Amino acid sequence: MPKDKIDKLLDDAIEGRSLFKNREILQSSHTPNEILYRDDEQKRVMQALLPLAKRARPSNLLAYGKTGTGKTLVVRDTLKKIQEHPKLRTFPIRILYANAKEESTASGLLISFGRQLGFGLELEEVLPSTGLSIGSIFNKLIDVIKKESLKAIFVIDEIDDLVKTKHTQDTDILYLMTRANTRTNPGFISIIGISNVLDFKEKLDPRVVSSLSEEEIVFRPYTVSQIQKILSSRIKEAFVDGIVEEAAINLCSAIAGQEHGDARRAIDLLRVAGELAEREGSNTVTEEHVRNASIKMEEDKDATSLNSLPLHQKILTLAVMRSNGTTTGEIYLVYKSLCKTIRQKELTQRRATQILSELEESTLITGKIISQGIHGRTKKYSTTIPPEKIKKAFKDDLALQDIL
DNA sequence: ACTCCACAGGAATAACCGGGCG
DNA sequence: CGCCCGGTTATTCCTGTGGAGT
Repeated sequence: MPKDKIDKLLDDAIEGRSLFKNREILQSSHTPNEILYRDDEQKRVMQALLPLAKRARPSNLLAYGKTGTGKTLVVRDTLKKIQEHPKLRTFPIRILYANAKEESTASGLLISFGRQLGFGLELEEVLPSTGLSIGSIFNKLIDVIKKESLKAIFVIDEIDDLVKTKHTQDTDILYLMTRANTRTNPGFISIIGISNVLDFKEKLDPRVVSSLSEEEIVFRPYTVSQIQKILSSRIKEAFVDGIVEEAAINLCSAIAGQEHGDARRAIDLLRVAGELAEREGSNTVTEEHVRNASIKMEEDKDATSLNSLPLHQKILTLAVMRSNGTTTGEIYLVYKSLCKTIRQKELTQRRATQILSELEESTLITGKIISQGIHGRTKKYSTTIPPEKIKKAFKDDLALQDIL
């Protein structure tokens, strides 16, 4: 970076000059004043919840749609509107929100709900103090709802996460929740599930499906031109006027539209591009900044996911890298020898193949099944990331030192 | 048409891990 | 502390399979 640029950076920082007017606007947690292009969805969510206006229990609701289509935003916003409506003040509705992916386990989810219920509630002893089985936590929840005659809306974000791991009948909290209403009178619960995965219903217990999706709303992806408009409206608030070039906006929308209409990705991209531009002392955000931002985000993502891998998945990625494009058997051999030099106990081949397909699912490596006739049927794997990037990501892992 | 390789990947089960208790 | 629970990882055992070679 040339010296004058550095000086400029300092000057700008001192004088508080910045490309950004309000950075927060581009944070994914930010709720815009006006939600664009989701009128239909908002209307339908509102309609589904309308029984609340009559003080009755609304149907359970399932909101589908890919990431960045505004599901969470619309649901939360609609609930807030209902809750804050002056005429409904006397009809207290409890809204409990949790994200299944963040809570990561079923009991974590329930405990989170429990805490939210306990909050502002007088009966302290019924609070989250239970570290007991899922069933008993759940029973406590139901007890409180019944006793206090609560009208509770459970919002479960990324609900598809709950279906991934297998459950027995009494640990499947969706099963429990969907049939709990017989036990909550005069209170009630209804569930709003939010899912990114469109076919997640198929993995669900059929008894749960019918009651969980009494109402269903699909969120369509945004079109490229809608994303452009959304970006423009955020830019107006977030950036100093006229700083973001038209071409940059277009590229952001195009990239986000390529996968599916993911508004969040577009906004993230814009923010990173803005930071990049600011850092290099440019006074506009250009197409080039967006392109670099896209590359940077992609690389960061790979690096962090490589870094956070457990030891044996790392060794296996190295094994795949070393024996690029070969069969499971050979990869396993390489893996075993790597383990030996590192003095780590090697895992079974069964486990290794399982890890390989996990790595494949996270797109760090790719594999395809091939049949070699008399030489059997196997899978060939190769890495999707250049070797030096992998090495770079692993280089400060002490356990891996001896195998570079 | 039949065989048989080199695995894929399902099912059951064991071993281990960590938070929240008493 | 030791224990229970629910999860998560690994192991063990297994059945299934596309196609080159015969």
